[in-house]
Amino acid sequence: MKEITSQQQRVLDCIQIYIKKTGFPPTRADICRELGFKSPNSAETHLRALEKKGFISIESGASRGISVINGESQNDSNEYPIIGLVAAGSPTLAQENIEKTISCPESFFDSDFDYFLKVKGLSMKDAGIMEDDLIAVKKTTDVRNGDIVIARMDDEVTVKYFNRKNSKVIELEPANEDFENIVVDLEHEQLHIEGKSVGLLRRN
Amino acid sequence: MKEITSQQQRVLDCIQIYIKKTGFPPTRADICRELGFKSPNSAETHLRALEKKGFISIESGASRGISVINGESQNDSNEYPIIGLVAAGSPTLAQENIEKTISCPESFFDSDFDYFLKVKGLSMKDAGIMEDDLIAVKKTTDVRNGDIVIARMDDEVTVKYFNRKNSKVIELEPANEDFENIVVDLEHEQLHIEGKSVGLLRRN
DNA sequence: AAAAATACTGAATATATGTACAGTATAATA
DNA sequence: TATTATACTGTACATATATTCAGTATTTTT
Repeated sequence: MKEITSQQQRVLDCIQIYIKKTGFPPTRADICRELGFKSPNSAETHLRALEKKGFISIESGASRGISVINGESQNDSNEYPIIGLVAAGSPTLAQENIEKTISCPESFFDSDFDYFLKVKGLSMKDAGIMEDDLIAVKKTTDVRNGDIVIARMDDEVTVKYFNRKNSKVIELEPANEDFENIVVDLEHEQLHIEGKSVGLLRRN
Repeated sequence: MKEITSQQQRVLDCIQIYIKKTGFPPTRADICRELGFKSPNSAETHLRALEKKGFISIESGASRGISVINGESQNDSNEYPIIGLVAAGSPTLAQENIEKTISCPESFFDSDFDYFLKVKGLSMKDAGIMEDDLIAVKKTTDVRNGDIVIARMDDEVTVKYFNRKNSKVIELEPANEDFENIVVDLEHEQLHIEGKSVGLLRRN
């Protein structure tokens, strides 16, 4: 296996993190979005280079037909990505927000989980969630009132208490007096539940 | 999670096997090919049923945007004991104080550590340390002002901010208005530093 | 010094793919 | 009994996506 360049490594990391988070590989356009390229061909050429060097395989003609060839611990690796919570901008996967990954047992929290989310701000301070804490996020839309959820409205991602008022209205409640409740009318606004918190990790 | 029908189970199996084999999820047409359906809508309706029942999630508009909600299990690495913070008695490794153990990598926190301490009370609430949180404790007496320490006076163990006033006086400061500072005069009282916090773990 | 690899932008296009619509039929449920 | 869920076939179409072609520029290798 030939040497990998730093840019190619970024692309490879991007692919692996994308798969870990979404469950399926990225398109050329997805890679461009994550890494800031402006032409799909930028991703294409990197992919071909990575294929040539044996890091990935590409199924010709198939959409998202990228498969990472990993000799190490490819299947159930215990590596979980840390994803930065950005107040605005592209939803949570921007490459520059990804710190690194954490190796950790799958049964580490009571429920299994998918990735760590790095917290910005103090809107959940009274729930004991502080800046730079890592929330263990389980990807699910099955959330209940009182759950701490990771919610996305347009391109803004927030962590809040989930509270369904009725079939049309959901309230996202902070745990900090200085912040206001967010009321979402599902008939006029879109709310996407990315997942819920199943644990927290803080490293001093 | 509702009951799954046998046909839906076949589709779910098909998806998982396809991912395992190729590294990416199948299209509707792929599922039809695998299971012998003749219309992509056969796959579509099954997918929607599986989504509705919570077995998969589907990213709208994205090709191969299927993600199986689930998780296998396996783990390795070291065992760390969880020790209850008891009002009387020091947090020793005495068998009777050990509630259970957690498997976790050695380099999990920035510093290495020795055991988990289960928190009682809310005296450190404003530091984001809540009841039943697990503090990763490194056994050491080398602590500095501002460190969160595990301190023992007589038989009482507490978690507080460490603040040395001078050679004879140490203040133990809670992070909660409802609690008072503890001033320790080393000439008249004994203070034993059991260790310091190097991280925190919370399991919802 | 020439060739090849790397690292991109930008535009164009064939096709791969999700998804809606129109049907048919049977079993389960209220 | 009416309604809903399950389980399909078949057609159609907008768009998501891979992929090619034409460039530019820098670095590395031969």
